[in-house]
Amino acid sequence: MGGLGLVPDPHGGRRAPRVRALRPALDPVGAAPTAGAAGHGIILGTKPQTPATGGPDAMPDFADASYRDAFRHTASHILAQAVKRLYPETKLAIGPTIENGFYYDFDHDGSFTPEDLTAIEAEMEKIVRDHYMVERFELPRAEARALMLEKGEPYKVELIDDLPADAAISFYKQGEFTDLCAGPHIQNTSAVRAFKLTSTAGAYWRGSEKNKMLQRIYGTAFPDKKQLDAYLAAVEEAKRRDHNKLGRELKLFTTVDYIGQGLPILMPKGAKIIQILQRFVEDEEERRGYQLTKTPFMAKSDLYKISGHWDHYRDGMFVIGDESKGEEALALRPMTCPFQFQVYLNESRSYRDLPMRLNETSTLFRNESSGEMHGLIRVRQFTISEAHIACTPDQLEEEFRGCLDLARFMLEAVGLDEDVSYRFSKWDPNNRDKYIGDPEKWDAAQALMKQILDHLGLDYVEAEGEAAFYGPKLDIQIRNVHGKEDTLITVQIDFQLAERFGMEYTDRDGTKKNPIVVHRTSIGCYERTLALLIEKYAGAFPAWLAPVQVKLLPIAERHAEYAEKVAARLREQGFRVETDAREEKIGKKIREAQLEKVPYMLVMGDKEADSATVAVRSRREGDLGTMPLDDFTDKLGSEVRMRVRP
RNA sequence: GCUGAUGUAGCUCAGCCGGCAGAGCAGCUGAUUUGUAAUCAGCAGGUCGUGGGUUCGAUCCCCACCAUCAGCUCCA
Repeated sequence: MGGLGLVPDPHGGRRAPRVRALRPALDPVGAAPTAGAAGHGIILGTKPQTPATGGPDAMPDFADASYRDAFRHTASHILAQAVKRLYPETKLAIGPTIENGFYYDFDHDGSFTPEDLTAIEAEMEKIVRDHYMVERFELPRAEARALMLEKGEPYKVELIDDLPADAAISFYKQGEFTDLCAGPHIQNTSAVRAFKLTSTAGAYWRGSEKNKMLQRIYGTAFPDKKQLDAYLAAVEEAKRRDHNKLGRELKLFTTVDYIGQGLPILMPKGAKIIQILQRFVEDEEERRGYQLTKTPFMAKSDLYKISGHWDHYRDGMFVIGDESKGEEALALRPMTCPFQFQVYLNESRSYRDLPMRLNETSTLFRNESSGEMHGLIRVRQFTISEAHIACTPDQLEEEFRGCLDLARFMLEAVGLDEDVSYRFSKWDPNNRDKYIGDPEKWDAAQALMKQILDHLGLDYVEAEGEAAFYGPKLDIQIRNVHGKEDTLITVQIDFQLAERFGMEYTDRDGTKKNPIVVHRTSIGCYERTLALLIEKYAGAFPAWLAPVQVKLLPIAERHAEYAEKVAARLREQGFRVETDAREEKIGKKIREAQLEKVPYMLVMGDKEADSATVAVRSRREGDLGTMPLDDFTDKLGSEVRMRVRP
């Protein structure tokens, strides 16, 4: 089932990085119109290059990412053109191509209703039918500005004013509609035969919450209806795999309005999976030289003042007590580091103690803003296997490598090793308030991290402004069913907190030094990992993770006793078993066990009871025939040991 | 926090222009004792998210709040 857990892109295109609002609209692509281009296969306004498809008359290849992007970029202009026709007072912002579609941001009074979208789609149909040629032209800055002022487009004027001095200022015109745009576009609106406006949303102008919120319309477009329908069907399929839906259906978790947002209840089956994962993680960490700690869930503000959380993370914390009223303030912990450092500080350390690897399965509390919560992916309380490694500079690379190796081992074990991407998260030097420490320390830590990443040969993207407040991170991200990426694992290098907490070691030469601290997680943000696993396996977990591994299905009431015996035998051997002893027909019991996604069903009637055997049914493969119970337990046992994927 | 949508039985969903709340599945009871994806019948189940307001009368209209979803911003 390739592309596990994704919205399949029907054209197998390389995925773009997660959308950043400002990205494509104004990348000046220093462009000249493709000379003599004819037909809508040609991309208009790209850097001179060999035609993607071999010649002006060749059919364009929608699988080609540059053509597809130009195609959808033109679709976004068709959208904007339709909106301007229907709502002339609307101001245009930006309208880039994104993965699987496009959007356009408008400054529009009120919002776009579903009826509005239908009307806009109808208008777009007309624009497509009218076969407008798309023309590109450039203007000097002053004229470009004048044109946009004349058209009453303040956002476009602002964009022009922010363009670098040497940028070509290009426009694209189709019919009566002209838009400031870097392109590229296809040459005729008629190619956009199949499209759909998929949703509306608010989005801040230029991605800053200080700015006005604009109305965004999302859509997607394809050369023909068949491809559009295939895409929409894939989106529907992804919804069926959504952990938030499946996880509730399978009774893994639930939420309760009057408990609050981001505070899921893990039901017995969900809790069981998390327990299995947690034991697996802790055992592996112990094998790799980590020592387990258990530290408090809250602390006085004093601790967070030392760590920097009080000044740089307070909005993210649940604080009890108000210092401004002279009360003692306590805060629930949003991270484990300042607590675990106390273990290091408990006695004086020497270089011989390093590296010191401390792990803890800790429950953390973060006061996420109210619009952020989502199923098990974004919650306010979660449990994570964190570790902090204190080491010397020469040990750092080795330790970092060890963290990455552990992360990969675990991802491979649970089956999340595909769909992984690496992000090197750096600080934003223009936003000093967010971070502790001076630029020299940041530069040093980031340079070192980059060097290590490059030594490891990782294929990563860099992200400015994504660092933790105390240091840069390597974020290991996993795509969910909807194609969105979430950080599951992070490895961070910290040059700062050891000094703040006075953590030292005596080196060989007798001098005191601060250790470097590596902060790392594993797959052990258990709620999020569970969410991703639900989506990965569509709820049908591998046997080693399945909350119920075997369902016993006695044919009739008289077989219940035999079923109980078999259940007891299986439980003795550590298997997770349920028995369906209802007075129902076997077909119904099987159907329900299948829907519960239990890996194995054991059907037992007179034949099996008489011969001490079981009729094995695999959820995936159906009836496997009758066999002695031991044969089945051998099979299941090895599947569990080997962590076989379904 | 911001924009928008949504909230009816445990679940999935009907419920017109304001006039006593409906189905299927699940549950319970009875019958059936069943051989690889749904046996039949009956019963029970709802302060229509919560709190205000308008109205003779509110699931329906208005306001606030809570929660969920799609995004934005933020983030494991």
